[in-house]
Amino acid sequence: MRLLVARCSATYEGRLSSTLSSGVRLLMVKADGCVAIHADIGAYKPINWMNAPNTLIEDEASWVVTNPKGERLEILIEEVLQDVAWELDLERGLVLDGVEKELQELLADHPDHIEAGLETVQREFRTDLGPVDILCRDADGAAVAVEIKRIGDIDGVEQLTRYLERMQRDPLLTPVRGIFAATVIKPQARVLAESRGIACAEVSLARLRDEDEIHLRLF
Amino acid sequence: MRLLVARCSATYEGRLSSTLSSGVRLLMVKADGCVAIHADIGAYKPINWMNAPNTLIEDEASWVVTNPKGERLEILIEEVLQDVAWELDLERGLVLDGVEKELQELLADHPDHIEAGLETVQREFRTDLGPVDILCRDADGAAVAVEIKRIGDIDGVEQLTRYLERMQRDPLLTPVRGIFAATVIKPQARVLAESRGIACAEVSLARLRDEDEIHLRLF
DNA sequence: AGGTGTATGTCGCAT
DNA sequence: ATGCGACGTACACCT
Repeated sequence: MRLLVARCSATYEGRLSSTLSSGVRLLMVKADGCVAIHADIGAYKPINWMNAPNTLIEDEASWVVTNPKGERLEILIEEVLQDVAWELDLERGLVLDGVEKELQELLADHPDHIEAGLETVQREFRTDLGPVDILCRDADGAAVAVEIKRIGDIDGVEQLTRYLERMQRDPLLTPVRGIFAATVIKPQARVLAESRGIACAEVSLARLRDEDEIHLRLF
Repeated sequence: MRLLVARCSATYEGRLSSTLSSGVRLLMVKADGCVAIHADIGAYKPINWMNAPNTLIEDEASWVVTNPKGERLEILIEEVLQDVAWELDLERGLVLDGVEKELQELLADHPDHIEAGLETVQREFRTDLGPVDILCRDADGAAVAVEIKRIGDIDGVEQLTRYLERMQRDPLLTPVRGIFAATVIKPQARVLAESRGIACAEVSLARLRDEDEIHLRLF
């Protein structure tokens, strides 16, 4: 990784256009060739950047970065304060835990948290338009498609609507109804879901985890 | 901005949990206190990070970053290869051009670029499901909902469809039709829009800018 | 402070 | 490659 601290300005032409006025900034070039211009503010997002794959042509006082999509970042370097390079690890080496996948696993094992009497038939049930998170049967034996989100917003309702539309055509499933399950359901998503006859279930991740632990201890 | 190149490992507990195995990485601390751990790969996104506001407690061999939301990042530092600090600019100094907001402003002022005879009633017209970009009346006085995107793809058509569904229920608006306006409209989006009776309008940002400049000069 | 929509989103996985 | 869905999305803007 190359770390260049320099007074510079820049222009970007690509998905949009931008111009960056002169200032002291950090230019970061990673091993894969991606380039980022950082100010001393703004979370981890750079002011300007070009992701790999790209080509960096370096001149005395200017860098021109182009990529196959036709985007172009030009950096004018006025004064170099530091220019160092280090060999860093190329692996991310990161292990994640507790995202939507976990919620889906917990709810598949404890579908009663979604609705009393519900039983899991299959996770990731395939439709032409993509996988339904959980296919269930309710207390009456009718099919129920469950879409799960950490945060339930409108996109998730649209997704479930598409799946339901598709599943209704399958004589083995129809009539199938939908339940939208999330730890939090946003008001607009609730309005849309209910206008389409889709039920909403807010579930507690903490309660699910507790119950799962108890369950594991018993069996 | 502090730039520390070090062999380190890390754990994060917050919105999820993650563990990062030992490796040589860049630790970046910006003036606002945010912390990022970068590997030599992966666009501009760090492996781990903590955005401001947060608190960094620095020990001999470990950094503990916590924030008011209860998130916690702990970094164990095994070997320091470089530790420098620079005063960078705090301003972004960036001017953007050609984002959706500009397009919306231009089209609201020149709705005839969307369709001849169209007149703007209101920008960001509120519905229960979110704001319609521009509400217009056409040459016959009928309501027209205009959804604007830089790049017109399927999501935008879905969005406009939802708004229209909602607006039809309002006796003051119905019958309302939709127009999907973008600088580029993808083929799939066009097919979907037209199958739903939504018209498509490809507009030229350059032409809009020119016209706007002429307009400003005249008035 | 909380909700909503945009993003040069990025990233991973499937087709 | 391209499409699709998740993301510790971040971020600006509005109530």
